[in-house]
Amino acid sequence: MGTRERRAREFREREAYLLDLATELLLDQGQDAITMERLAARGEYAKGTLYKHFTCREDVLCALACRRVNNMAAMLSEAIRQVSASRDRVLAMFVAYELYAAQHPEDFRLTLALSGGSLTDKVSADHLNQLEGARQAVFAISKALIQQARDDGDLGALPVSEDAFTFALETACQGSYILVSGDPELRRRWNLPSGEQNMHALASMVLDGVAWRPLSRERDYAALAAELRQSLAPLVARFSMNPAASAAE
Amino acid sequence: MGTRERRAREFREREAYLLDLATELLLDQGQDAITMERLAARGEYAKGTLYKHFTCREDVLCALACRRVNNMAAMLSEAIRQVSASRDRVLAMFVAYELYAAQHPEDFRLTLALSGGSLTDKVSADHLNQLEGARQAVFAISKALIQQARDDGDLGALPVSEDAFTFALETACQGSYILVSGDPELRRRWNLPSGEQNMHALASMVLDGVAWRPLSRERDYAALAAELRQSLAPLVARFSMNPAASAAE
DNA sequence: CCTATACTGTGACGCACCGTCACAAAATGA
DNA sequence: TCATTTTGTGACGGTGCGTCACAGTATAGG
Repeated sequence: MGTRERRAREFREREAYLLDLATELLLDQGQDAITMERLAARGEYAKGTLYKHFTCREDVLCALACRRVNNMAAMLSEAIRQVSASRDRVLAMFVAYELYAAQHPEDFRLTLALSGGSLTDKVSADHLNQLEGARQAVFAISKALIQQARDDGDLGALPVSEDAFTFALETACQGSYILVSGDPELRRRWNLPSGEQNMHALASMVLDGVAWRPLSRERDYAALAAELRQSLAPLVARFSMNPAASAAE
Repeated sequence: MGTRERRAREFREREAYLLDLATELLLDQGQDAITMERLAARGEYAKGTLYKHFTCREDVLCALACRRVNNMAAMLSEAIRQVSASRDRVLAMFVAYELYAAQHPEDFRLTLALSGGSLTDKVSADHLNQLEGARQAVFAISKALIQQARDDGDLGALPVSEDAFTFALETACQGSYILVSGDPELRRRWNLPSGEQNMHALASMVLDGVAWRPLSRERDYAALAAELRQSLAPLVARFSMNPAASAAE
């Protein structure tokens, strides 16, 4: 009989259940509320059982972050499909980021918390790899866009390697949202008009800088951004609803 | 008799002493080692006394971060004085950032930890304001450079407000270093050549994008960056030596 | 159906840390 | 000298982590 398989399945299901619980706590009271103690108290399993799944508290956060990042990657993949030109897609990505960041500051703060301490020590290799994979998935989206741009002839030679460009673009973008999510005051103190219109403005500058066509003087990206903000809203909302998705199967 | 003044002075000195202690712990064993317990055990004062100075653990980190950020701001101010053209100075700033980030990942991780949870709740208003001031000092450097560029005629109209540009430039830069400091693996995984040459390459793209003269095709910024890396090294090293400075008087 | 064996789940335990508070010690100045 | 104010203390109640010896339960062989 398939005892082994059933057991393995049950194990995965329980892990998913525990992560659902953690998600609840995250949305409810912030990441500090995600504690082994509470997870055991609120859930159907005792502390000892939790440690069958996770090596430590950070491991829970890691697994949770993995889900969230996968969710975001999936959202971004869909978002860029709303338009077709390579540079339009970059803008779509940025706008989607903006909307998502506005709705899920906790996600960015979670990433942030995990970047802080060196995880490698305590976290299970498995969860760490999964998180790594999820992060790569996000980077991969940028990379694919750059390649599309090259294929479509929208982008000539870059002053740096393609990887370096991908890396720089992504870290700058993520980093900014992390900072802004971490300190909501930042935006206000710099009296930024309507908040959302800044990161993609910076992106426009970069893209103009590397001559990613059509340049911003050849096309009204501000208008496109406004449109995208409208059209992407439901998509982002959809990916907000089921935080439990992805990373499951 | 000047009892009041003496008391006030002693109070400040004790706070400085405690922060020195915390710095030691930070450099020794990382920020997680900074704990009220240890501070009391290693230092000359009991826990109760610590709470006369700091409202909570985060408050200590906050005060510590304030010092470090002030230190970095001072370093950056000197760094940009090594050259005189506005765009050269931006490059100097980026290179100085890079060198500093390489030598003080803990500083960035500290910032990161503080950005995570909302501090406003527990931290003393005093320390929070000081940290705020320190952060503004860093932003102010960028802002001054932009103004210099405008005055010198190196920079025309921007597609966004000056503040927004300052903000975007700084957050992108800081955010990237934060990410990279947080996860040293990132760089390796993206096999970035010699690591340091990437952020300022991105910056070059942005600056070209907004037509900050001289453009990168009119001047060899890679060579300048290499030079600056040499000439700024001792400066950065100097600011590394006395982590106890600034924020004192 | 029964029992030996493996696997699953538990929560009490030791430890580290937080932040508080009633009190001890010391400094002040009348 | 001594009353009063200021400064400093560490024991205490809590919360949370991660462990481990053990109780409970399923599985498979006889």
